[in-house]
Amino acid sequence: MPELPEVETIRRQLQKIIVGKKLSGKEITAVRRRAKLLIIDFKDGSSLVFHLKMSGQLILNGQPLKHTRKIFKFNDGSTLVFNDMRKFGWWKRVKNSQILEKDFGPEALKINLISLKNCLKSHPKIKIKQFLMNQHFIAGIGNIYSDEILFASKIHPAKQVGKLNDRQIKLLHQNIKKILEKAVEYKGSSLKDYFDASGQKGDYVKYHQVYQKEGSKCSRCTSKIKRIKIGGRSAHFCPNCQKL
DNA sequence: ATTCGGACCTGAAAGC
DNA sequence: TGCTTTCAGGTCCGAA
Repeated sequence: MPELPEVETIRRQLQKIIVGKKLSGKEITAVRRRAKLLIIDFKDGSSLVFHLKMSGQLILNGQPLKHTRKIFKFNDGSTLVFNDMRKFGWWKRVKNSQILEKDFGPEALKINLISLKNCLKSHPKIKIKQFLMNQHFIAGIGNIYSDEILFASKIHPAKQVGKLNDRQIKLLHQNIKKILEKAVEYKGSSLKDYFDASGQKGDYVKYHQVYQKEGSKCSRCTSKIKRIKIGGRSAHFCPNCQKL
């Protein structure tokens, strides 16, 4: 479920509340995010790492529900409740969170134009949507935001990376930042299962231009939004604004 | 090397 | 009204 904006929203909320508390005797020093991972750091250098996958939730002092998988208890009696209907999500303790670095490319909000260009150049055949969703190339983008970023950039999701021109790459780079930052500002997108750490929904859905809007009118022209399959995932786009 | 489908799970919504 | 199919914010694995 959650992509960068949703995990980042949870991170910011947890950071404010749980730093300084203790979990199984160990003091929490920071709450970080890497790609779609949420990482709770302890004073002894170890970390507790979460991946929420499709339906995971982390809710502060949440009520235990049918799909609650784990309740973490802090020393002051407050709790962090992990719910996950589909059971894809996971958590684990690691001695050193550095080991996670090998799995991910640059953070989507931090990548610079040059390294984006170089990375695109080294995978010319892949379709741009799949490129954006590949965490090894660029970290944090999933199915919602890849569609929204490509719509904003007027690039067809099935466009081969090697066929993008400099102007398109520059636009893409700008829109990755722009869309993700705005989505963080609105606390992410709640479609079904996503709630933030305070149990609230994210408001960014109302700014979606294409994601899950098949059949509705494009906001820039008169065409209807189409949905196709790319790499097993739904891709939503405007066939008029985003041509191959 | 890439690409594809399927696997992991549960449940809601749509289709017939 | 039911029964069946499709779909879902992710990622991993093995077979073409």
